[in-house]
Amino acid sequence: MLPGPSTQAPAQSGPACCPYYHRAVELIGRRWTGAILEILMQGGSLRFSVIAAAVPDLSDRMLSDRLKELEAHALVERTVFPGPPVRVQYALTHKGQELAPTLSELKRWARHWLDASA
Amino acid sequence: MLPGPSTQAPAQSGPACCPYYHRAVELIGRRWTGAILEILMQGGSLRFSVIAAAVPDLSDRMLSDRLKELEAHALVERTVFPGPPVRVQYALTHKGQELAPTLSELKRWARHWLDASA
DNA sequence: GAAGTATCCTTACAAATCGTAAGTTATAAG
DNA sequence: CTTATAACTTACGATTTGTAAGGATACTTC
Repeated sequence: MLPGPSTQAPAQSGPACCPYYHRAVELIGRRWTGAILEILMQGGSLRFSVIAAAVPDLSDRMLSDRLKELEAHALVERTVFPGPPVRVQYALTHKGQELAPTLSELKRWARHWLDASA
Repeated sequence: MLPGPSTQAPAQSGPACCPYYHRAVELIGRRWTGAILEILMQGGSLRFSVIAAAVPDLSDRMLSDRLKELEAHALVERTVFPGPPVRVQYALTHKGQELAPTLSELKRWARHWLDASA
């Protein structure tokens, strides 16, 4: 018998993927979404242009798309102040704020492990 | 004076985005990567086909790409057992395992807030 | 000894997503 | 009447992803 893993088919029902977790990671993992959430965690209620300025290389189009998604999933609340120029503020809902520990943990990991590496 | 946010340009230097965190969320937020990491957190050392079976709708091509990325970033270690059929095992490195608290927090959030919603 | 099987990838091409740059709206100031 | 502003849209090319098929290899079955 050679060393190494079994050559048999894996026992029926190995590890499985939690569907709630999977939906979550695909939602907040979309491009730019993580950064936008981080910014909103810091200031209470921020204007479109403030968020755009806080995230380098984030275009208007992407910011607009991502905020729409976050609003659709009830992570962010949108308030319009009529203008013109119209001003719009975005703030995290309770649901959104509850992501703080996750973001915090990830930030800790990132600072430790991504510090001097590519 | 009308109610609402300032009409002035935002004070210079509002909130800012942590570059380490940003790199981290864009890395583990790539499509399927979060799910693959979750599976690897469960079993110690898993074969390609076992991971593929654990994540619904994940194709060979994507799994191959993502594992290559994770290996390049030193989150995952790859071991080949010559065949044929050749067998390959993937396991988290220490750096990868240190993501456990983050994933755990996110999973908690997901189960609480994504339970009965779309 | 020809054919089938198992495993881990590749390749090719269509579809979806993203990046970049320019355009839109509406009013008040000058 | 022209300009300025904030928050979006739109258009289009570039990148990423989904889908399906193919490939390499040697052991096992017929």
